[in-house]
Amino acid sequence: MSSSVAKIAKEANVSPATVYIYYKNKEDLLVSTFLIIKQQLGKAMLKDFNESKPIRDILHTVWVNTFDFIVKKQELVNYAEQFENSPYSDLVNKNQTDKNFEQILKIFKKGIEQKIIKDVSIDMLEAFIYNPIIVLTNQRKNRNTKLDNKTIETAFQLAWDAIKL
Amino acid sequence: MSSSVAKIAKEANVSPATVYIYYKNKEDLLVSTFLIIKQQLGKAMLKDFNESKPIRDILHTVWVNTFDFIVKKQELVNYAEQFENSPYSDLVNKNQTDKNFEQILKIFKKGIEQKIIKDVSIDMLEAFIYNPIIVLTNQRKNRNTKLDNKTIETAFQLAWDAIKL
Amino acid sequence: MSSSVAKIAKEANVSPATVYIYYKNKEDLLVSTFLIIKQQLGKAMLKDFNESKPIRDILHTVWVNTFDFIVKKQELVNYAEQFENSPYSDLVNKNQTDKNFEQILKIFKKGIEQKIIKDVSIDMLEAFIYNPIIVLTNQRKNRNTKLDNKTIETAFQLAWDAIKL
Amino acid sequence: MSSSVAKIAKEANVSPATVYIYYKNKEDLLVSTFLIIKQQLGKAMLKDFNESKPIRDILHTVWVNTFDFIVKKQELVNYAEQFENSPYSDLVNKNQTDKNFEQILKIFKKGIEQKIIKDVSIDMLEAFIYNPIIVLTNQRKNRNTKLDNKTIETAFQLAWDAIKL
DNA sequence: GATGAATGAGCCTTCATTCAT
DNA sequence: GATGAATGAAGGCTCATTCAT
Repeated sequence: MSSSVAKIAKEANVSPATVYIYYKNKEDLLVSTFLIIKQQLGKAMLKDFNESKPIRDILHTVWVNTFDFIVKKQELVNYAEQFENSPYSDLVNKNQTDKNFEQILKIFKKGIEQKIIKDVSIDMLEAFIYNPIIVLTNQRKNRNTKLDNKTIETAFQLAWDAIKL
Repeated sequence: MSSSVAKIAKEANVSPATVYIYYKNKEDLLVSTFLIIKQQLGKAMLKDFNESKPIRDILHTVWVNTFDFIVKKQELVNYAEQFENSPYSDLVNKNQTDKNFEQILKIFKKGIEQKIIKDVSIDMLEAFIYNPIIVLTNQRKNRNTKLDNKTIETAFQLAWDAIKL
Repeated sequence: MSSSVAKIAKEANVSPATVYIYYKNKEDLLVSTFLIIKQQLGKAMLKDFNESKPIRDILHTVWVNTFDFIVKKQELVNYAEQFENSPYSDLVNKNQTDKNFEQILKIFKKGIEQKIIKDVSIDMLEAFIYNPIIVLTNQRKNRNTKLDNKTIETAFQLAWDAIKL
Repeated sequence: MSSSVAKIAKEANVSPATVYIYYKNKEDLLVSTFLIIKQQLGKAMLKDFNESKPIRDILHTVWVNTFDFIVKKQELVNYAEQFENSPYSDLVNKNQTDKNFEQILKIFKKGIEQKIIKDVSIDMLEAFIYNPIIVLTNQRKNRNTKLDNKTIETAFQLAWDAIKL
């Protein structure tokens, strides 16, 4: 976002002009990269996905997968977060990214139907499930809490307590 | 962040050069502004603060105050959020802003001692208390959930369920 | 047109950035300059203008004035001609420049009414009166014919023979 | 001139690199193209050329041929004109193009000898014979006068009146 | 204090040209 | 011959910052 095309190109060991062979302009570069990261995240979250398990277990697996992805691919996630907080994010149709998380949405809806999860909007569930992960893994916002397994489990406990009926 | 000094100066009806009489450079201007907003937020959160009330009630009051401030001063909060997600935020010592929220921190600690709140790090409590507010009020991240009183109360219920023992 | 803003700025002994204080963009710079030149030309052509003289004499005076201006201000005229042959000229409303030559147009119309000048379109009159001057003074198109007084008088003779009835 | 090599290559359905097999560089490409157009024009002007006819008739035929060519091959003529008004034209030796019009030059000289045409320089004759055609057919300089047969005949009348003795 | 004017540095982008295949 | 991929150089433009007044 704030990085210049020249810097991005340098990091990739190519000339700035080369970037414009593969992307129409800076906007295109940033958006395309963001979409790919979101896709990767969606895929990673669904690792060991087993719809037949109890909802709490499914969400727990997704939770752990998400932490895993974010820790291993911190740079990508940092980028995605910055992108979402920049004006460029207006260029992305939310549907484009939502489709990567459809299956997880379904679980939420099922949980609500079965009176396991509170009957609140998806946005709100996200605010208490997905977003705390982002915050806890964000090096700018969290400088003290170490991300060991125990912490991750504790965090899941809070998240689950928040949304469970 | 992305706004130019010229535009900022114009909005204040002064010459760009004048800005440099009051601030050392753009960085200084941005940081100072951020600190002031954080201070205002801290003050607003403490409206009707009454340490003698039950912890849940105190946090509820803080919660409502926070929503109130964010809705009424959206521009300021937008700025603060953008700032925190920009490289400029590295220039701010976290202690500088934390002092605006000391009293609230104390409540958390008291709640933990009294076994009312889960014994987790402050960062984690923040991730489930403060951050959901930010997300729900963020127009980019939340486009569907309306912020009426009922929603705010529901959200508090989730937050409280997350952190309470 | 083909000259870069940097080169233009250098010729004026200023930084390229300075240009943008006075002109909105390159387009604005080029168009504004062109309009000023056209205005100067229009004014120069009307020197010693005396509507009461015979039409041939009036046009002769205009003719000489025009040659004079073009020879003395060759650079400006070169610029104007290049401008008119560039895509930038589409940005200029023809009415904007025509008003500089209104009085001369009137003479043409009067000449036609009085059956002194052939009854043809203004465009065609221009093609035989104004344009030959441009061609003869253009260093690229005319390398052999010297522009002494005798030549100028001869050229006027041809021009007049072309348009007179 | 302002078109990029990439675009020119695309229009010819070849790779930009291929252009450099046939032409040394862009300059070479532009100049070569210009010379070919001038050659075509020269050839077209001489259609039905019959040296034994009266001079006025010969020039009339040339005149009509020229209009014909310009109208039918507007794109080529536009290109040639743009080229002649660009710095690239300095790279063309005038003799290179003049040879395409030698026979017409001869007619002029003969007309002068026979005291049918005014004894003025070839440049000046061109300024009143060839150039008005260019101006009248130029869409930027002439927006009102329609180029029907009658107009073309009228224009020839002016041109002939200009140069005839 | 305040500011109008000026600018060096940097940004996004295009383009003529090269070269390995 | 032909080309896809790559790039150095340059172009138009913006901006944080300075400084004489």
